[in-house]
Amino acid sequence: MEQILFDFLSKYISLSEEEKEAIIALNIFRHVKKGTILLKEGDFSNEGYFVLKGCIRSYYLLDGEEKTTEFYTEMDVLTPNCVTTKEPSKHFIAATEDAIITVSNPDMEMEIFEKFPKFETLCRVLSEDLLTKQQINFDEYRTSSPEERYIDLTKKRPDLIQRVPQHQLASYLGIKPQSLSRLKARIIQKEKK
Amino acid sequence: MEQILFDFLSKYISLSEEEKEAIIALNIFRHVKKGTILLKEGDFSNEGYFVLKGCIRSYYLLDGEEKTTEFYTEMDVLTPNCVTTKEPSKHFIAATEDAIITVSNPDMEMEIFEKFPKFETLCRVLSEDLLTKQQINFDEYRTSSPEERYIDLTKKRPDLIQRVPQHQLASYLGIKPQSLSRLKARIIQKEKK
DNA sequence: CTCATTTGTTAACTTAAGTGAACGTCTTTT
DNA sequence: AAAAGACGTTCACTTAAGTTAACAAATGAG
Repeated sequence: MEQILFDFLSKYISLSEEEKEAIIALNIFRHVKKGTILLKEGDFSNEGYFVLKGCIRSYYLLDGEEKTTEFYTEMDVLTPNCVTTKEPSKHFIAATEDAIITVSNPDMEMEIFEKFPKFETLCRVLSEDLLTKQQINFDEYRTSSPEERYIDLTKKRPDLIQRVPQHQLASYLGIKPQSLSRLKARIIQKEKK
Repeated sequence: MEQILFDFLSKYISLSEEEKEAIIALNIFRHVKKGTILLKEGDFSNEGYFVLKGCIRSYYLLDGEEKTTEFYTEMDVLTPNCVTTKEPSKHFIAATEDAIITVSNPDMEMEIFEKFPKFETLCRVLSEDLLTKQQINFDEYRTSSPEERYIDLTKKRPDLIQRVPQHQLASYLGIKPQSLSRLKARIIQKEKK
């Protein structure tokens, strides 16, 4: 289980045995059941997550409707906005599947940064990387239609379309479930021609 | 001029005179004329920018159409995606107004990080902050209509609506210039009632 | 100063997403 | 096993953005 985390970290820095043990000593691994809510609107939290297995979803509740903004799956990092803003959370985070995750917080980071300064470099680089990925994602969202976004998703994250309920997928694409059904029918029609 | 930069940095860390001088010694300040293109599609670049004065725009060219994704104004930081991805740029960056900016690159960062390690902490925190802001921005974009986004903009960045050409603003809101005109007319109608 | 270009607006028509309802399927509850 | 609820799809109708075109105003170049 730890190996998944170390594989991920090795993309950024190489770790000594001592460092790996320091990470394991933090005791950050958790199993969460499908449906578990990790963060509610209004909560103060300083927990960050890393998904080893399963799927975690972030969503807003607006006028009684869920608006899904992201699905986090294997090897994804998730720091809820409220951790950085230090304000009550505006969104929810919940497991859409049974999952294995790590849970960390800024205090633990501080502790590790002091012992092993290169972890701060890791976090800086990781954060810059995430910012760029997020930027590219946003740009793609802006410059494409729901239909294009759906087709894109079938290419980039085909697993998501299978493992996630369609109404959550629709709201992730920025449309209603009915529109997603229609859009899929339209694509099939086009393929037939 | 330097003072604007130091005011910005002081939100994150306090700087000694020595550190301030080290920054000034880097000679990073640049004046750019309206219309100057700082980055073209296909370019490799490792320059990051900080806007002291004026307005810088990031856009894509798709089917001969400009799709504006962001306006960077006073106190905004901009690291083009290609700096992180190390791939040719997919977008353009240009000055929509005469501007004063700083220009930096990863080598300069490295140099500063080695002399003053707390700059790396600054960059980590700044990057985490930017990621969260970007996240919130994206979430707001996803969960609102063009009309809501326009009204939001009048509240959060009223200057933009004045200082930026309407067709660039339209594409920033994800619509065509004609739709922006119509939308504005619609809002005025609603206000009359 | 004048002509050409860019920019912003308005209008008529097209296209695609939103809405509300109906229906079948599947899951959960009792 | 039966009832209730959640889910996904289809349909008819509404709404808002896209498209094409026309035109006026502002900007720029010669």
